Amino acid sequence: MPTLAHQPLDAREERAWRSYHEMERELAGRIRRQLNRDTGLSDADYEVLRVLADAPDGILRARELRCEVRWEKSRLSHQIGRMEGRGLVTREDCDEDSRGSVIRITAAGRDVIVTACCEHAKAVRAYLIDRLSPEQLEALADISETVLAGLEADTS
Amino acid sequence: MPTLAHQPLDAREERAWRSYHEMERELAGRIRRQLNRDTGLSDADYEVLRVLADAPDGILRARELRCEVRWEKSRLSHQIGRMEGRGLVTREDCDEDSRGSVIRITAAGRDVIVTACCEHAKAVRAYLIDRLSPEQLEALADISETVLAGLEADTS
DNA sequence: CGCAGTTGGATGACATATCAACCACCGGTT
DNA sequence: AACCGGTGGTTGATATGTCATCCAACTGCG
Repeated sequence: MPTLAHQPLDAREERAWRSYHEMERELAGRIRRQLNRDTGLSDADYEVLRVLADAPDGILRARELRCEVRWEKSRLSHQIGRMEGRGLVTREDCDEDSRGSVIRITAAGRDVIVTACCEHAKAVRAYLIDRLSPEQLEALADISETVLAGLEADTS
Repeated sequence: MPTLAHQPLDAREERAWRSYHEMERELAGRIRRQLNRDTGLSDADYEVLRVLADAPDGILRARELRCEVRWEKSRLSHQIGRMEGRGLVTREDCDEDSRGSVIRITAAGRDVIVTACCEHAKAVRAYLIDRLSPEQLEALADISETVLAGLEADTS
Protein backbone atom coordinates (compact mmCIF):
# COMPACT_ATOMS: atom_id res chain seq x y z
CA MET A 1 0.00 0.00 0.00
CA PRO A 2 2.20 2.83 -1.20
CA THR A 3 1.49 6.17 0.39
CA LEU A 4 1.85 9.47 -1.37
CA ALA A 5 4.00 10.93 1.36
CA HIS A 6 7.08 10.81 -0.86
CA GLN A 7 5.43 13.19 -3.26
CA PRO A 8 8.11 15.38 -4.78
CA LEU A 9 6.72 18.66 -3.51
CA ASP A 10 7.94 19.95 -0.18
CA ALA A 11 5.63 21.55 2.37
CA ARG A 12 6.11 25.07 1.10
CA GLU A 13 5.50 24.10 -2.49
CA GLU A 14 2.58 21.91 -1.55
CA ARG A 15 0.92 24.72 0.36
CA ALA A 16 1.29 27.11 -2.54
CA TRP A 17 -0.05 24.68 -5.10
CA ARG A 18 -2.87 23.40 -2.94
CA SER A 19 -4.14 26.82 -1.98
CA TYR A 20 -3.76 28.21 -5.47
CA HIS A 21 -5.59 25.28 -6.95
CA GLU A 22 -8.43 25.51 -4.51
CA MET A 23 -8.74 29.24 -4.94
CA GLU A 24 -8.88 28.83 -8.67
CA ARG A 25 -11.68 26.32 -8.45
CA GLU A 26 -13.78 28.20 -5.93
CA LEU A 27 -13.29 31.58 -7.52
CA ALA A 28 -14.08 30.39 -11.00
CA GLY A 29 -17.13 28.52 -9.76
CA ARG A 30 -18.47 31.47 -7.88
CA ILE A 31 -18.05 33.85 -10.78
CA ARG A 32 -19.51 31.36 -13.23
CA ARG A 33 -22.60 30.71 -11.18
CA GLN A 34 -23.19 34.39 -10.60
CA LEU A 35 -22.78 35.20 -14.27
CA ASN A 36 -25.12 32.44 -15.25
CA ARG A 37 -27.74 33.37 -12.72
CA ASP A 38 -27.64 37.08 -13.60
CA THR A 39 -27.49 36.88 -17.37
CA GLY A 40 -27.94 33.30 -18.51
CA LEU A 41 -24.49 33.33 -20.11
CA SER A 42 -21.84 30.65 -19.70
CA ASP A 43 -18.19 31.57 -19.35
CA ALA A 44 -17.68 30.65 -22.96
CA ASP A 45 -20.54 32.86 -24.11
CA TYR A 46 -19.11 35.69 -22.08
CA GLU A 47 -15.65 35.40 -23.59
CA VAL A 48 -16.95 35.36 -27.12
CA LEU A 49 -19.26 38.31 -26.62
CA ARG A 50 -16.64 40.32 -24.78
CA VAL A 51 -14.13 39.97 -27.59
CA LEU A 52 -16.71 40.63 -30.29
CA ALA A 53 -18.09 43.68 -28.51
CA ASP A 54 -14.63 45.22 -28.43
CA ALA A 55 -13.96 44.56 -32.11
CA PRO A 56 -14.70 47.28 -34.68
CA ASP A 57 -18.35 47.01 -35.75
CA GLY A 58 -18.73 43.96 -33.54
CA ILE A 59 -17.36 41.81 -36.33
CA LEU A 60 -14.49 39.37 -36.35
CA ARG A 61 -13.34 36.56 -38.54
CA ALA A 62 -13.63 33.23 -36.82
CA ARG A 63 -9.89 32.85 -37.08
CA GLU A 64 -9.21 36.11 -35.22
CA LEU A 65 -11.77 35.32 -32.59
CA ARG A 66 -10.25 31.91 -32.09
CA CYS A 67 -6.86 33.47 -31.71
CA GLU A 68 -8.14 35.93 -29.11
CA VAL A 69 -9.78 33.34 -26.91
CA ARG A 70 -7.19 30.67 -27.62
CA TRP A 71 -9.63 27.89 -28.37
CA GLU A 72 -9.50 24.96 -30.70
CA LYS A 73 -11.24 25.28 -34.00
CA SER A 74 -13.94 22.80 -33.16
CA ARG A 75 -14.77 24.38 -29.86
CA LEU A 76 -15.37 27.74 -31.45
CA SER A 77 -17.44 26.21 -34.19
CA HIS A 78 -19.75 24.38 -31.79
CA GLN A 79 -19.98 27.37 -29.50
CA ILE A 80 -20.86 29.80 -32.27
CA GLY A 81 -23.46 27.38 -33.54
CA ARG A 82 -25.19 27.37 -30.19
CA MET A 83 -24.92 31.13 -29.75
CA GLU A 84 -26.32 31.63 -33.22
CA GLY A 85 -29.30 29.52 -32.22
CA ARG A 86 -29.88 31.77 -29.24
CA GLY A 87 -29.63 34.93 -31.31
CA LEU A 88 -26.46 36.28 -29.71
CA VAL A 89 -24.32 36.24 -32.86
CA THR A 90 -24.67 35.63 -36.59
CA ARG A 91 -22.41 33.82 -39.01
CA GLU A 92 -21.72 35.07 -42.55
CA ASP A 93 -19.42 34.02 -45.35
CA CYS A 94 -16.13 35.78 -45.66
CA ASP A 95 -15.42 37.87 -48.77
CA GLU A 96 -11.63 37.75 -48.86
CA ASP A 97 -11.35 34.05 -48.12
CA SER A 98 -14.21 31.83 -49.12
CA ARG A 99 -13.16 29.16 -46.67
CA GLY A 100 -13.61 31.61 -43.83
CA SER A 101 -16.59 32.77 -41.86
CA VAL A 102 -17.31 36.04 -40.14
CA ILE A 103 -18.95 36.31 -36.74
CA ARG A 104 -21.04 39.33 -35.86
CA ILE A 105 -22.54 40.21 -32.50
CA THR A 106 -26.25 40.97 -32.63
CA ALA A 107 -28.02 43.84 -30.90
CA ALA A 108 -29.35 41.35 -28.39
CA GLY A 109 -25.85 40.03 -27.81
CA ARG A 110 -24.59 43.53 -27.22
CA ASP A 111 -27.34 44.21 -24.73
CA VAL A 112 -26.51 41.14 -22.73
CA ILE A 113 -22.77 41.63 -22.71
CA VAL A 114 -22.96 45.20 -21.49
CA THR A 115 -24.82 44.28 -18.36
CA ALA A 116 -22.94 41.02 -17.99
CA CYS A 117 -19.67 42.87 -18.11
CA CYS A 118 -20.78 45.10 -15.33
CA GLU A 119 -21.94 42.32 -13.11
CA HIS A 120 -18.83 40.36 -13.89
CA ALA A 121 -16.60 43.21 -12.85
CA LYS A 122 -18.52 43.53 -9.62
CA ALA A 123 -17.97 39.87 -8.90
CA VAL A 124 -14.27 40.03 -9.70
CA ARG A 125 -13.97 43.00 -7.42
CA ALA A 126 -15.95 41.48 -4.60
CA TYR A 127 -14.28 38.10 -4.58
CA LEU A 128 -10.74 38.91 -5.64
CA ILE A 129 -9.68 42.52 -5.92
CA ASP A 130 -11.24 43.92 -2.80
CA ARG A 131 -9.83 41.13 -0.69
CA LEU A 132 -6.25 41.93 -1.60
CA SER A 133 -3.95 44.79 -0.74
CA PRO A 134 -2.62 46.87 -3.64
CA GLU A 135 0.74 45.18 -3.15
CA GLN A 136 -0.82 41.75 -3.34
CA LEU A 137 -2.74 42.68 -6.43
CA GLU A 138 0.42 43.79 -8.15
CA ALA A 139 2.25 40.70 -6.97
CA LEU A 140 -0.50 38.55 -8.44
CA ALA A 141 -0.20 40.31 -11.78
CA ASP A 142 3.57 39.88 -11.77
CA ILE A 143 3.31 36.23 -10.88
CA SER A 144 0.73 35.59 -13.54
CA GLU A 145 2.71 37.32 -16.23
CA THR A 146 5.85 35.45 -15.27
CA VAL A 147 4.15 32.08 -15.38
CA LEU A 148 2.44 32.93 -18.63
CA ALA A 149 5.68 33.98 -20.23
CA GLY A 150 7.21 30.69 -19.17
CA LEU A 151 4.34 28.74 -20.62
CA GLU A 152 4.49 30.50 -23.94
CA ALA A 153 8.22 30.10 -24.18
CA ASP A 154 8.06 26.34 -23.72
CA THR A 155 5.85 24.68 -26.31
CA SER A 156 6.63 21.11 -25.28
CA MET B 1 -22.97 51.09 -30.09
CA PRO B 2 -21.97 51.09 -26.45
CA THR B 3 -18.31 50.42 -25.83
CA LEU B 4 -16.93 48.61 -22.85
CA ALA B 5 -14.43 51.32 -22.08
CA HIS B 6 -16.40 52.43 -19.01
CA GLN B 7 -15.88 49.02 -17.49
CA PRO B 8 -15.63 49.42 -13.74
CA LEU B 9 -12.11 48.03 -13.40
CA ASP B 10 -9.21 50.43 -13.59
CA ALA B 11 -6.01 49.67 -15.46
CA ARG B 12 -4.24 48.16 -12.48
CA GLU B 13 -7.16 45.92 -11.60
CA GLU B 14 -7.74 44.99 -15.19
CA ARG B 15 -4.13 43.94 -15.63
CA ALA B 16 -4.24 41.76 -12.55
CA TRP B 17 -7.48 40.08 -13.48
CA ARG B 18 -6.62 39.62 -17.12
CA SER B 19 -3.23 38.11 -16.47
CA TYR B 20 -4.46 35.94 -13.65
CA HIS B 21 -7.32 34.66 -15.74
CA GLU B 22 -5.12 33.85 -18.68
CA MET B 23 -2.54 32.15 -16.53
CA GLU B 24 -5.22 30.05 -14.92
CA ARG B 25 -6.51 28.88 -18.26
CA GLU B 26 -3.15 28.15 -19.83
CA LEU B 27 -1.70 26.50 -16.76
CA ALA B 28 -4.70 24.31 -16.16
CA GLY B 29 -4.81 23.33 -19.81
CA ARG B 30 -1.18 22.43 -19.93
CA ILE B 31 -1.32 20.32 -16.81
CA ARG B 32 -4.52 18.63 -17.90
CA ARG B 33 -3.19 17.67 -21.30
CA GLN B 34 0.04 16.37 -19.86
CA LEU B 35 -1.78 14.31 -17.24
CA ASN B 36 -4.09 12.89 -19.83
CA ARG B 37 -1.33 12.06 -22.24
CA ASP B 38 0.86 10.44 -19.60
CA THR B 39 -1.72 8.46 -17.68
CA GLY B 40 -5.07 8.62 -19.44
CA LEU B 41 -6.63 10.30 -16.41
CA SER B 42 -8.81 13.39 -16.48
CA ASP B 43 -8.50 16.06 -13.82
CA ALA B 44 -11.60 14.67 -12.17
CA ASP B 45 -10.20 11.14 -12.12
CA TYR B 46 -7.02 12.46 -10.60
CA GLU B 47 -8.77 14.30 -7.82
CA VAL B 48 -10.87 11.33 -6.85
CA LEU B 49 -7.96 8.92 -6.85
CA ARG B 50 -5.70 11.29 -4.97
CA VAL B 51 -8.19 11.70 -2.15
CA LEU B 52 -9.00 8.01 -2.02
CA ALA B 53 -5.35 7.00 -2.03
CA ASP B 54 -4.72 9.16 1.02
CA ALA B 55 -7.68 7.76 2.93
CA PRO B 56 -7.18 4.88 5.36
CA ASP B 57 -7.48 1.59 3.45
CA GLY B 58 -8.29 3.55 0.32
CA ILE B 59 -11.90 3.68 1.37
CA LEU B 60 -14.22 6.62 1.78
CA ARG B 61 -17.92 7.13 2.01
CA ALA B 62 -19.26 8.96 -0.99
CA ARG B 63 -20.35 11.77 1.29
CA GLU B 64 -16.83 12.30 2.64
CA LEU B 65 -15.31 12.11 -0.77
CA ARG B 66 -17.79 14.64 -2.04
CA CYS B 67 -16.95 16.91 0.82
CA GLU B 68 -13.22 16.64 0.07
CA VAL B 69 -13.45 17.49 -3.57
CA ARG B 70 -16.37 19.89 -3.13
CA TRP B 71 -18.51 18.50 -5.89
CA GLU B 72 -22.22 18.20 -6.32
CA LYS B 73 -23.81 14.87 -5.56
CA SER B 74 -24.66 14.16 -9.14
CA ARG B 75 -21.22 14.90 -10.42
CA LEU B 76 -19.62 12.48 -8.05
CA SER B 77 -22.16 9.81 -8.84
CA HIS B 78 -21.61 10.02 -12.59
CA GLN B 79 -17.86 10.22 -12.18
CA ILE B 80 -17.68 7.21 -9.90
CA GLY B 81 -19.86 5.29 -12.30
CA ARG B 82 -17.42 5.88 -15.13
CA MET B 83 -14.39 5.16 -13.01
CA GLU B 84 -16.00 1.95 -11.82
CA GLY B 85 -16.44 0.95 -15.43
CA ARG B 86 -12.75 1.49 -16.02
CA GLY B 87 -11.75 -0.51 -12.98
CA LEU B 88 -10.25 2.36 -11.01
CA VAL B 89 -12.65 2.18 -8.07
CA THR B 90 -15.45 0.00 -6.73
CA ARG B 91 -18.73 0.89 -5.11
CA GLU B 92 -20.20 -0.99 -2.16
CA ASP B 93 -23.17 -0.53 0.12
CA CYS B 94 -22.61 1.17 3.44
CA ASP B 95 -23.17 -0.75 6.65
CA GLU B 96 -23.98 2.07 9.05
CA ASP B 97 -26.34 3.87 6.71
CA SER B 98 -28.13 1.88 4.09
CA ARG B 99 -28.70 4.98 1.95
CA GLY B 100 -24.99 5.46 1.68
CA SER B 101 -22.34 3.99 -0.55
CA VAL B 102 -18.67 3.41 -0.01
CA ILE B 103 -16.01 4.00 -2.60
CA ARG B 104 -12.82 1.96 -2.65
CA ILE B 105 -9.76 2.49 -4.81
CA THR B 106 -8.64 -0.63 -6.65
CA ALA B 107 -5.10 -1.89 -7.01
CA ALA B 108 -5.12 -0.70 -10.58
CA GLY B 109 -6.32 2.71 -9.43
CA ARG B 110 -3.52 2.86 -6.92
CA ASP B 111 -0.96 2.02 -9.55
CA VAL B 112 -2.14 4.76 -11.82
CA ILE B 113 -2.37 7.44 -9.17
CA VAL B 114 1.12 6.84 -7.86
CA THR B 115 2.77 7.49 -11.19
CA ALA B 116 0.25 10.18 -12.06
CA CYS B 117 1.01 11.99 -8.86
CA CYS B 118 4.67 11.99 -9.72
CA GLU B 119 4.18 13.30 -13.21
CA HIS B 120 1.72 15.83 -11.96
CA ALA B 121 4.16 17.17 -9.42
CA LYS B 122 6.78 17.47 -12.12
CA ALA B 123 4.40 19.49 -14.25
CA VAL B 124 3.42 21.77 -11.40
CA ARG B 125 7.06 22.32 -10.66
CA ALA B 126 8.04 22.94 -14.25
CA TYR B 127 5.23 25.32 -15.13
CA LEU B 128 4.60 27.10 -11.87
CA ILE B 129 6.95 26.58 -8.98
CA ASP B 130 10.27 26.73 -10.77
CA ARG B 131 9.27 29.91 -12.55
CA LEU B 132 8.74 31.82 -9.34
CA SER B 133 11.07 33.10 -6.66
CA PRO B 134 10.55 31.77 -3.13
CA GLU B 135 9.04 35.13 -2.21
CA GLN B 136 6.61 34.96 -5.09
CA LEU B 137 5.63 31.45 -4.19
CA GLU B 138 4.86 32.47 -0.65
CA ALA B 139 3.01 35.53 -1.87
CA LEU B 140 0.88 33.32 -4.09
CA ALA B 141 0.03 31.06 -1.19
CA ASP B 142 -0.90 34.04 0.97
CA ILE B 143 -3.03 35.54 -1.76
CA SER B 144 -4.80 32.28 -2.40
CA GLU B 145 -5.55 31.68 1.24
CA THR B 146 -6.83 35.19 1.67
CA VAL B 147 -9.15 34.95 -1.29
CA LEU B 148 -10.33 31.52 -0.23
CA ALA B 149 -11.09 32.71 3.27
CA GLY B 150 -13.13 35.53 1.81
CA LEU B 151 -15.06 33.16 -0.41
CA GLU B 152 -15.88 30.81 2.41
CA ALA B 153 -16.94 33.62 4.68
CA ASP B 154 -19.46 34.98 2.20
CA THR B 155 -22.02 32.40 1.17
CA SER B 156 -24.16 34.73 -0.93
C1' DC C 1 -1.01 25.22 -65.30
C1' DG C 2 -0.86 21.33 -61.89
C1' DC C 3 0.44 19.56 -57.79
C1' DA C 4 1.55 19.33 -52.60
C1' DG C 5 1.23 21.06 -48.38
C1' DT C 6 -1.22 24.12 -45.36
C1' DT C 7 -5.08 26.48 -43.38
C1' DG C 8 -10.08 27.66 -42.03
C1' DG C 9 -13.81 25.67 -40.61
C1' DA C 10 -17.44 21.99 -39.82
C1' DT C 11 -18.86 17.54 -38.10
C1' DG C 12 -19.66 13.41 -35.27
C1' DA C 13 -18.46 10.66 -31.46
C1' DC C 14 -17.49 10.70 -27.05
C1' DA C 15 -16.34 12.33 -22.21
C1' DT C 16 -17.72 15.35 -19.00
C1' DA C 17 -20.43 18.97 -16.12
C1' DT C 18 -24.84 20.86 -14.51
C1' DC C 19 -29.51 20.99 -13.17
C1' DA C 20 -33.71 19.29 -11.71
C1' DA C 21 -36.28 15.76 -10.21
C1' DC C 22 -36.55 11.47 -7.86
C1' DC C 23 -36.37 7.74 -4.28
C1' DA C 24 -35.11 5.47 -0.20
C1' DC C 25 -33.73 6.00 4.22
C1' DC C 26 -32.66 8.46 8.60
C1' DG C 27 -34.03 10.94 12.74
C1' DG C 28 -37.13 13.08 15.69
C1' DT C 29 -42.12 14.14 16.75
C1' DT C 30 -46.78 13.19 17.76
C1' DA D 1 -47.01 3.11 14.53
C1' DA D 2 -47.73 7.08 11.13
C1' DC D 3 -45.79 11.28 9.84
C1' DC D 4 -42.31 14.73 8.21
C1' DG D 5 -38.38 17.41 7.12
C1' DG D 6 -33.79 16.58 5.88
C1' DT D 7 -30.05 13.75 3.87
C1' DG D 8 -27.40 10.38 0.67
C1' DG D 9 -27.30 8.94 -3.59
C1' DT D 10 -28.97 8.01 -8.37
C1' DT D 11 -30.87 9.16 -12.76
C1' DG D 12 -31.88 11.49 -17.18
C1' DA D 13 -31.88 15.58 -19.98
C1' DT D 14 -29.20 18.93 -21.59
C1' DA D 15 -25.11 21.90 -22.33
C1' DT D 16 -20.54 21.83 -22.96
C1' DG D 17 -15.46 20.54 -24.09
C1' DT D 18 -12.25 17.48 -26.66
C1' DC D 19 -10.49 14.75 -30.13
C1' DA D 20 -9.92 12.91 -34.61
C1' DT D 21 -11.31 13.45 -39.03
C1' DC D 22 -13.03 15.52 -42.95
C1' DC D 23 -13.49 18.92 -46.86
C1' DA D 24 -12.74 22.86 -49.49
C1' DA D 25 -10.13 26.64 -50.53
C1' DC D 26 -5.68 29.00 -50.28
C1' DT D 27 -0.54 29.16 -51.11
C1' DG D 28 3.72 28.48 -53.09
C1' DC D 29 6.55 26.18 -56.34
C1' DG D 30 7.99 23.31 -60.23
